[in-house]
Amino acid sequence: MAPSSVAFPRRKPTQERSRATVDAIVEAAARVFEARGYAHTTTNHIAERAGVSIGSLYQYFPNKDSILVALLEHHADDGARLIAELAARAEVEDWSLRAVLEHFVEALVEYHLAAPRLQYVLLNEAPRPPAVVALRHQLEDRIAELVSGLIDLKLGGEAPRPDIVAWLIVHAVEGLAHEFVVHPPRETNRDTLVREVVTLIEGYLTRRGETN
Amino acid sequence: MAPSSVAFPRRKPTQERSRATVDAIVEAAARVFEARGYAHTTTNHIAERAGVSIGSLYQYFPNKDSILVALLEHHADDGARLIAELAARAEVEDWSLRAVLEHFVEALVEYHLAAPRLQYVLLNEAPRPPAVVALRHQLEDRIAELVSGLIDLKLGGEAPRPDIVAWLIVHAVEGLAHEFVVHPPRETNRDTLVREVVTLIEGYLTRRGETN
Amino acid sequence: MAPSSVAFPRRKPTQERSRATVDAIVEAAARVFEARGYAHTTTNHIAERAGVSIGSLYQYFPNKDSILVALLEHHADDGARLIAELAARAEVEDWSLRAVLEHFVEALVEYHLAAPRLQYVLLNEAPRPPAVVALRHQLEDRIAELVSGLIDLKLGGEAPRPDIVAWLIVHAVEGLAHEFVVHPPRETNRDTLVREVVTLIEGYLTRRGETN
Amino acid sequence: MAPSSVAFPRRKPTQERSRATVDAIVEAAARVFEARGYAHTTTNHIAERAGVSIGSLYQYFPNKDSILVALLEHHADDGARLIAELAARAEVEDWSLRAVLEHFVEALVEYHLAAPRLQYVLLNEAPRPPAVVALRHQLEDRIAELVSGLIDLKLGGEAPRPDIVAWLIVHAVEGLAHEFVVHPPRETNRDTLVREVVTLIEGYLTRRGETN
DNA sequence: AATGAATGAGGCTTCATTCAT
DNA sequence: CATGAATGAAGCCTCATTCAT
Repeated sequence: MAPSSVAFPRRKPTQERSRATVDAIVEAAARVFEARGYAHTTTNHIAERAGVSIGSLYQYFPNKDSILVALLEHHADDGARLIAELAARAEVEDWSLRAVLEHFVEALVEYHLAAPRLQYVLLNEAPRPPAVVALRHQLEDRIAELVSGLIDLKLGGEAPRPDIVAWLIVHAVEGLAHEFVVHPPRETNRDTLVREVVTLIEGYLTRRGETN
Repeated sequence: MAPSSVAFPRRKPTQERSRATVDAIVEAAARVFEARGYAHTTTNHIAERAGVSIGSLYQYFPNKDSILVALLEHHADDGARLIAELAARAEVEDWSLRAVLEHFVEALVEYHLAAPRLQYVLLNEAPRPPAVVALRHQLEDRIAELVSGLIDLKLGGEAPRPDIVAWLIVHAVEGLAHEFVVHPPRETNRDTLVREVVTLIEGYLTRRGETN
Repeated sequence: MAPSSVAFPRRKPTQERSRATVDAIVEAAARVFEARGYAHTTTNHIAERAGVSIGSLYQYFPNKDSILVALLEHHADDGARLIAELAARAEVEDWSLRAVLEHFVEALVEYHLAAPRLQYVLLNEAPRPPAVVALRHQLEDRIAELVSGLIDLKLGGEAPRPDIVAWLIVHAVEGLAHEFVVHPPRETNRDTLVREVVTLIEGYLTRRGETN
Repeated sequence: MAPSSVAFPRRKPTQERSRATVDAIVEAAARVFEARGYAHTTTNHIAERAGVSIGSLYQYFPNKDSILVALLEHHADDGARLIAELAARAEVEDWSLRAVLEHFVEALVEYHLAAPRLQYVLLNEAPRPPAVVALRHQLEDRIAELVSGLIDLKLGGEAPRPDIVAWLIVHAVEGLAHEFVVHPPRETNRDTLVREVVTLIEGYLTRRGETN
């Protein structure tokens, strides 16, 4: 069956030039979404910014949403790669639990700070066609899985329901990082935030290790 | 904050009927947003659902955003009232820390579960004119303040930076409650969630009480 | 179930002004289709010609096709009424077979000559969404039925398969009248055409009355 | 008629491969028109179906209309050849009037049944640039002439205005055959149709032979 | 000659908002 | 004050055609 019309480019970019065009469009979309917000971005804005005709845009993307999806895919890949690298290094270099948490939290905060306005737009303003929702959940699940692995590594298998633990950690950290970027509490810098969040998670893991 | 032209109805509804109309419109907006999503809701939909002509709608609301603002105000009031009542009961009945946390987390989860789709729409799809942003931050600050008070009550004044602690707690819980409603982890019911989140916060508070 | 979105106006015109607008749009459509052909007529052309905003047009017609359908309905009604009146007079005034045929053929030629260019556009250029096809067949069936009645009246019930006979007559005459308007043979005026067509049909009916 | 820029390919296909390409395009056009209707057929569809790049298509056809014209020319040639063969056989084998009519009607019905959907599209949906109109009239005139010759052969020269008679016959039969394909009357098969139409024409010719 | 990426005018349609009744 | 018909700017998208490679 044909792929969902929303999520996939119309034709596979086989040629060099095609790929350049697609990339230019996605890149332009990121910038324009960031500058104007999703609702006030038109496909013509994007095409113009990409230095491409509107026709070319629609040669590769069947509609506005699909551009968003492509952009989110890029971002999701970035995020997943970030965590995967972290997990790899943690294993190789045998980090302590605290070190793992510090790096993890720092990475997520970094990730959100990198393009706060874009994050904001993607997470808060963009519409949520099924493809987008699925994508986001996929990313979250990927990350949760990695985190689950990390925990296992550190706490051994004794903790019950590591999936829930991972879920809690991932979303608590995600939510806090995002909120910090969007509306930070007064007189709180980034390092303070990271320290507090690490404390939060560490405390949780310790408790879980003991009690349950 | 100065009343922007966006946030306030054109004329004060002094008469009985006027208030009823305004309420009907806000109520209708909630239902239609919930059913169709923000982007696909038109002012005519809202008017129709409210059983009011589009002309009447614009008698009371200068534009579409102002309806959203009014609706958010309703919600914000609900949320703040919820927490305020909790705080009052906690003080009067002298709850334990664990009890306070349990009630607090439960209340927030409840709040999000009450109208998940609407929450979702309001939090994620709706545009963010300044008035809306301000409103949201106001609510969060109000809640954080209440929580700050609760903590103070339980841990005494020894904990440094209670504002940050409160901020962390509020947004961690908010984020987790919201995420739970939107995309819960497999095989996890509500009670499990509440228990885990309480553990998370409790662990954090304990640590903070000790270390810092 | 909701009526086909193509064939029906969006909202029932309850008010005076509404009906006037709808009529103006249909009337304008007839004129613009006639002047520019279907493919080169835009909805904006129609609205402009009707002295109405494009928004008003879409208040009453969900899309371009639906305007065509409305126009065809008008025409179909005109055609059916024409034949019905003829049938009534034929019965009351007890016309001869030849007289019936003459009037019938004349009426159809008249009908096609009235707005030849429009006929042309409607019959030949317009797209054929199911609604249009159904409409046309309906009209043809209505007319065939009336003709069937007329024949019965004149030839008595002896002719077998009066339905086929009526079908043949209606479409032969229709086709000839239409072709005559679009591309008449050299040096042939309208009276000649009518006389010949009547002869054609008369000969057929006579034969059928005898043989079959 | 002067060769309009619309009706002729840009360059004469002198080479083998060129002719093959042109044929493939025309053939593809027939199939795609049939499958999607004229309005929904794009030049890219045609090129793709022909297994040719869009650039190549425009190498041989200056615009979309010219493809339609080429296709109609093919069809017209087929139709004319059909009738010409019939006329030749009729003369050589000295058919009776009834036999001539039977073959003639049958051939036309056959012609329409062969590719009803394509007929439909070409006759009803396609635009009518002057070149197309001229082409169609040419074909009709060619056929009418042939029929005129046939009649002459059978009735002798006594009938006045044989041109009108031929015109009437051709278009009555054409119209009925087309209508039969598009929307046949209930419970009527092809043989019945042919018999009836022959009766119709025969009756007409007989009458005309007598009276006028 | 062939390819297919690129072009962009222009069509259809939506919907927040106004205003005559 | 209520009504709902009317407005029109502006957005999304198509597709015949061009042109660099």
